[in-house]
Amino acid sequence: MGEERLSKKLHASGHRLTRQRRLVMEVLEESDEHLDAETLHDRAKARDANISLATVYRTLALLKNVGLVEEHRLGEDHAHFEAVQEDPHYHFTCLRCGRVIEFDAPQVMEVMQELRERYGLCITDVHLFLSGYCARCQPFEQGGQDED
Amino acid sequence: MGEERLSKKLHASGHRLTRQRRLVMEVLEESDEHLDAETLHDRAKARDANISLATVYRTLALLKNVGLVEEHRLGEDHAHFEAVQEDPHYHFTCLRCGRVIEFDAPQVMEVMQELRERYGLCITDVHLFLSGYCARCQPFEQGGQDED
DNA sequence: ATTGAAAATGAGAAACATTCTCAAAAAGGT
DNA sequence: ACCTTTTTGAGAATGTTTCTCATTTTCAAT
Repeated sequence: MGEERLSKKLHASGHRLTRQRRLVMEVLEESDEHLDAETLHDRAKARDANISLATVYRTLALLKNVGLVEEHRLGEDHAHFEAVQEDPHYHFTCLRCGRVIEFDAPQVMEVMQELRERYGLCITDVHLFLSGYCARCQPFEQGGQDED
Repeated sequence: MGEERLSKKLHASGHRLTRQRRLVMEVLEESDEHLDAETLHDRAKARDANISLATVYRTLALLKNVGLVEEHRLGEDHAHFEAVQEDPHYHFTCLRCGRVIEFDAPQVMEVMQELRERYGLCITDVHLFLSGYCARCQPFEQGGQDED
């Protein structure tokens, strides 16, 4: 799938295509969840037992720089990563069950346009992040039920 | 100012009003910047040399829980804190000079309403965070100029 | 005001995520 | 295949935030 795009982007930015970088990108693309570095490392180790956590972090930073990966802070103390999608989208996290809902919101584009006009900004990154309780978790609002 | 509100909120949630909690709240209210825990600790120490960093963190967590303080991730590896304001607002950070611009965006309310209707969510928190380059920093886009 | 139980604090240790260091290994142009 | 440069692995180091626990403080009831 993105094999070629990866190779292209890396070479264009003067970086080499390594087994580890291919692997990190693959794991990210195969998962539609938002993985944290450690989970990603675990999954990568299943296919390359020697890949190190440092390499995972380095690769994620690189892939982010070349625009193939996005980093999100979903209310936890660590980052989550996701292969860049076709169209922009934003996130809601349920504080109780941890479910993440992705959604689009064209209004955000308006907001960006207004900011550009009003402050002369050049915007490179947008994060809209909401949290609260999903429909299933509202009757309770706290306690110990986990994901699906 | 918020002395009474602090006392009220704390007692209502079964917590005590201590010298340290008053101090943390004061420092936050006197600053319109978004302080990180260490800066806040430094400023608090100027008035109570013994206040510990652990207490600052504990107090910030508590004040956040009772709705007096907001925590933001402004693209750095540590959190920033702010006394809750009258009306909601969002943030832009300049990646070069670090300037933070606050702005309102009524469109966000629309988005929330749509999400509530569509997914039955109960939303307790909203963060809209943009980054890029402010007007002053656009001619350069990288290098070493600092704040104002 | 005094007391006593429960909550909060200070100091440093611990936990956690992330970055750094550097010798050894791998990539890619020639 | 070779050589130069980049990348990697492993663990040490860093930075932020939380935990531990003995001591102190708060506050409701005396």
